[in-house]
Amino acid sequence: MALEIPEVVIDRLPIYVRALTVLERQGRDVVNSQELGGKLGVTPAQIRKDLSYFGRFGKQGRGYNVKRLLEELHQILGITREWSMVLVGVGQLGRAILGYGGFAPQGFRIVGAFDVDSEAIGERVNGLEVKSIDVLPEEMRQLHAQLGIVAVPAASAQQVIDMLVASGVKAILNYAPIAAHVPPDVRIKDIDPVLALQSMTFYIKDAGTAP
Amino acid sequence: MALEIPEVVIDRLPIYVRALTVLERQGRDVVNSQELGGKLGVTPAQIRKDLSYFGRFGKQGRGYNVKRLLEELHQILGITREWSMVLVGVGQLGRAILGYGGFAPQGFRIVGAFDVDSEAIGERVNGLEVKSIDVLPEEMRQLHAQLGIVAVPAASAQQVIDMLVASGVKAILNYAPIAAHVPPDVRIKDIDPVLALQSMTFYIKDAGTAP
DNA sequence: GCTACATTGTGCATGCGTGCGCAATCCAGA
DNA sequence: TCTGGATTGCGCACGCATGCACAATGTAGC
Repeated sequence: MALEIPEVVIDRLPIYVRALTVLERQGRDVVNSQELGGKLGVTPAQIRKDLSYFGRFGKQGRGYNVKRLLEELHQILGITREWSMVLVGVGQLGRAILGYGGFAPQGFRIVGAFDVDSEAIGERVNGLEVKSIDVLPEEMRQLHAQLGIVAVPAASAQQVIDMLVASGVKAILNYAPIAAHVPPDVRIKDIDPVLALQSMTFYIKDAGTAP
Repeated sequence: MALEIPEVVIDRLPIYVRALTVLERQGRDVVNSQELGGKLGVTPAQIRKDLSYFGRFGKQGRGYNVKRLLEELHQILGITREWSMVLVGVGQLGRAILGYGGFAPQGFRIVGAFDVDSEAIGERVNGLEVKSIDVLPEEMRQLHAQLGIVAVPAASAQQVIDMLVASGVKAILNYAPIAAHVPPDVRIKDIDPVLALQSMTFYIKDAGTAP
């Protein structure tokens, strides 16, 4: 009954989590939608509406209990548990991803790393042995990773994504600069800083020329 | 007169550019909205509507001239010229950004790197000398960078962003996990893989448990 | 040069997300 | 226990993005 929740709403929940985590760490017990909205650049009404899709977590006249709301959002997003991820592509970008310290504290763990390059295969990066892409399917049976990270060149990205999907991965974080095709039951999100830059230059392209 | 163009439209233009660039490299002369849409997961009508905000670039009965449309989009987005960027934060992430080969081919050049850490200051990374954040304002007068990249810890990100804005930067690519505040004439885009992961787990959190 | 066909450009309707406004409700203090 | 003040939850209306459908128009082939 509750699965007509707009995707934009789901995309906002993690930023609520992020802000609430800071508040919790600061020892704050309660926060209202106005203050939270101010921090995030979101209207208070938006926040209340978003949360109302999932239940009634606030108290009139007071606001939201930080700890309680945080727990609810963790539950909703499915981030109470740990998630296992496999990385494909251990080039410069892939190594940076393996070294990135931001995943683990949020419960996302990279449990496998794969590449085609025979130079990289066998190497240990961040305590993880890089394996051949050829053994991905069989390795996946042991690893049970639900998430995949793609950090290969554009030319081979779709092929790699197909392999991940065939191996049972249900969500993909794609760093390759392509618009990939996946089955409807598989989620994919793209990370492409160049696209972000190119859309921003539109707005600033004729600033600074005139005095 | 034409500045009521929805931001979503602007955000789509770079992916059109990306797809058209591939087609051009393949030697394709003409493409129609249906084929382009198929590649990108966008409806043909959407593409035609988006482009119609800026002019009439197609030919009925034929489609769009790849080279011509690509040039038009470059013009529209302001990516005919080179853009200079400064990076703040030369930690693990910052070094990866400096080493990333995807910016230069698209005309985005990092011309300055700054940090607070005295260990990093003076070091050369990718042919660029890391300077103290303290000299950012004066260095900026020489560099004339219009774009800033923020790769510092969350705790100092807002402060760094304020400095960049004060130094004349008009657009910021923010890798720090915060919702930053900037003046209305400054653009900012966030890159946060954790947010992407957390929104995807919502959809897959109870898949795979049932047989 | 004419005809048949394909594809664009766009007015219009649909649907969806956003934000307003208020009633419901909870807390704090006396 | 009662009253004043504050904030949530939500119905509703507005506005905007999306996609349809068709007229306009260009192309290719004969």
